[in-house]
Amino acid sequence: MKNEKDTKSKLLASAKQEFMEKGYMQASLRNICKNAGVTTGALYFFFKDKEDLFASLVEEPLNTLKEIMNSHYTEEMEYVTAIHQMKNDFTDDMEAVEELLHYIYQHYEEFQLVLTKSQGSRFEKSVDFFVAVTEKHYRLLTDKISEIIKAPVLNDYMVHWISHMQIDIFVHLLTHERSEAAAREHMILTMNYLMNGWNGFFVVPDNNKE
Amino acid sequence: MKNEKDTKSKLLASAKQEFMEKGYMQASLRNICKNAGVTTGALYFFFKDKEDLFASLVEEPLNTLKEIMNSHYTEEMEYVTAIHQMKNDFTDDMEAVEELLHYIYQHYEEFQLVLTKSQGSRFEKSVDFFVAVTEKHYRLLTDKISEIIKAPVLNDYMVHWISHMQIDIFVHLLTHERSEAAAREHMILTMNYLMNGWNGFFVVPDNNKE
Amino acid sequence: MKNEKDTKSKLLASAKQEFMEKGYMQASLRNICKNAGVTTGALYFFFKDKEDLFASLVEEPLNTLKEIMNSHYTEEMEYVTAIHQMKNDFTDDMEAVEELLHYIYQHYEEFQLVLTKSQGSRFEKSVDFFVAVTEKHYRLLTDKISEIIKAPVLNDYMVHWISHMQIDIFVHLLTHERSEAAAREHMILTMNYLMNGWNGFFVVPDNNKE
Amino acid sequence: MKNEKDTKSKLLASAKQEFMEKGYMQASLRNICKNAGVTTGALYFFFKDKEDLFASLVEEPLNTLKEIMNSHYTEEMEYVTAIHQMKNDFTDDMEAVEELLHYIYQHYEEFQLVLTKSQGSRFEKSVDFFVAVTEKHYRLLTDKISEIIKAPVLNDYMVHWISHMQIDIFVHLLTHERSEAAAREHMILTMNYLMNGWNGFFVVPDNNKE
DNA sequence: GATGAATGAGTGTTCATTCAT
DNA sequence: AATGAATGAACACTCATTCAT
Repeated sequence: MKNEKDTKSKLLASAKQEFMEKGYMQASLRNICKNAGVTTGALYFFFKDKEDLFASLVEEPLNTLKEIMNSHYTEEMEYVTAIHQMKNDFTDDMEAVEELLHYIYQHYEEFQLVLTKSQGSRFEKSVDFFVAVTEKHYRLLTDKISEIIKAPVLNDYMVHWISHMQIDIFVHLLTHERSEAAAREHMILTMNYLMNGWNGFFVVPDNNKE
Repeated sequence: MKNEKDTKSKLLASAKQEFMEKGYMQASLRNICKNAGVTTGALYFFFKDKEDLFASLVEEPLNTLKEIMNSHYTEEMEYVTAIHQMKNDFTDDMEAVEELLHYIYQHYEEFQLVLTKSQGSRFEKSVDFFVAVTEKHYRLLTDKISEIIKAPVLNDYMVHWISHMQIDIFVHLLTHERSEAAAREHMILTMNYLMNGWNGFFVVPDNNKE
Repeated sequence: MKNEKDTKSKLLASAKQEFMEKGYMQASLRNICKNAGVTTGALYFFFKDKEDLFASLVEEPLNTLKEIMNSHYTEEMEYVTAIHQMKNDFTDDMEAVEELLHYIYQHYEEFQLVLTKSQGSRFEKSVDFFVAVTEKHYRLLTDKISEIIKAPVLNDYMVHWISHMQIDIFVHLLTHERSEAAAREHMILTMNYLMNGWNGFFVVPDNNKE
Repeated sequence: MKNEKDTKSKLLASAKQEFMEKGYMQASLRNICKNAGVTTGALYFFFKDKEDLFASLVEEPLNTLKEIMNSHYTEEMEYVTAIHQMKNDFTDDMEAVEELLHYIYQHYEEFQLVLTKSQGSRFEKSVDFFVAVTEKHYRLLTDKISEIIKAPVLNDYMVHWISHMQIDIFVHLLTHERSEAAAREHMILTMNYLMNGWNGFFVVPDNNKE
């Protein structure tokens, strides 16, 4: 009974290391088993195939993150719709972002796997998924705002790109900064930077011509 | 004689397609040859090995791009150093960026290969290379500007991230927009967006409080 | 369970045959597997690579032979040093040589492999190794004898050549005489022959001028 | 016309080097051509195939050596038959051997090729051939001598081994001593050594007890 | 005389996966 | 629950050789 968990978790640990080092495609099941001190057959007792092994590492945190993100976006849309007014207090936003960041950093390696080492598996489009979700949100949001301020909307590409950038910030931190505290500070600065860009699109048109 | 160019270019075309579809690592030389209607030996008459085949597709445009970028950065630094004043006319910048964009779009597929399909080859760090060059440039530039306006500099992470963003814009266009004309318009908007962020860091402190 | 030994020993038998026929370099693993009635993958379950397969056949007997030889030489040197006198009874020598011969003939094919079919593997210098060990021994021995009989020593080339010849006798038997009994008789004659040559060098100087 | 010879001799020189370094089997025609600065097609204009290329290097000296050896053996047999008496003057022998040695050293590399690097070609049995010729000679010679001195003959193995030894002396020199002068001195010593052994078999029974 | 192009079978090796025990 | 054995297709790459030009 203790062996059972042992073998499975030894395999998961070994797999995590191997996937981290070589990425999904280049990872060798042979190697994973060898480093776990276990035979190939054992692996196939616990996992259906290579992809299932990878999924066992990343699927749960990934789904949780999706939910966190969804609920955050839902909330924001409700807020904007309710007050029918543009936000100028971003405190809530920052809180939401920090919650995301915190969750990601609690599963640091898993998210690195899913976001940067999953090429070849069914998770290879995960970043695209998050971008797509974010894009849908921003599409709604900007339309709402445009309606409110009676100014032209961002075009589709810009909405997409801004969403991409938003997600990319997380990916970039994940690959460049191991400390959560440091990551949060970087995040604040980049968000600030992007806020300036964002605001520029809605209110600052005159700004340039000064 | 007519076969000469034929076979080699058939191989290059077939290789381009295969690398595009599967990426460097997963591409099969067998497959490339089969699709080119040629035996494996023929490939090895024209190319030293798999990497040489890939390099034959991307190396030249890549090097040219490096040169274009370098000369652009050199010019900009000379300008800023000379006038000892912050630029507020970005016309030259836009021209330079458009030159880059134009070159990239003339070798659309090659740059997609080198920037997004080169994992496993010696070109896998090409994006990082461009980011590093840009980062070095921005480091110098922001130091210069800080000195001029007597305001604090951007920290290292921000300089790195902005550089990353700058390069990522090109990579993103390359993977999302086939038309050069459309890409140019997207580019202008994104640059504008980032410019707002950038300016916010140097002069906007007062701006925000208006 | 019964298959376990079967496949591995079928592979070893098939490998022995193939290496015997074609030598290490020219031997084909595909062929070895085919003749063993097994797939290539099976071979790589039991052996790391081609060299490991070859080593599995020859390494152990080779090392044992090295030890036998070393202990024989050590003994002989101790004897000569102790009695400070030239041997004129070669009974012990013959016994030692016969022990060697016996061991070699118990692993007849393995030694043929290592001594005459190992070109291209890490065992290709095995003959040289035995010659070198023998040479070192004879160098010491002749120096000792020269000191005792106060006559000039053999020069380096002769010591090397005699050592080479000594080893070559075994190699020659191995490739020309399958029966151990016959080999022993040949060995006695050749040793006798060489003894005459050897003695000629130490005591017979006057002999020639008669 | 000068190019003609040029190309062919460049190829031969390059081939000699390659065969020397890697042996017949492992030598690469590709490589030979590349080092000669010539294409593969050119090689096949001058030489039928790999073996023909090798033969072009070694066949002539090899045949000449066979003739020299034959005529030497024929002479010796005629002498022994004529005088019906055992030789005790080996001056002629030494002269013959030195002639052989001289010829070999004038074609040093070619004989190294044929005697030690020809495995895989039709010349791989050249050493065996020389041994066989020598063996046949010694068989006749010892029979003759036995008849004269009325003592028992050497057995077949010994005749073979002595012949092998005789030839091996040349092969050994060829691989261990580049200078002809030095080789000759070594040769004299080794011949002396073997002579003692040889004489021991016919007349020395008494000799030892003097 | 010699080139440049091409063949096609061959090499050792690795892979994810399966399955009887 | 896990092992040890085995599969068979795939991999990048090398080879001696051929031949139209």
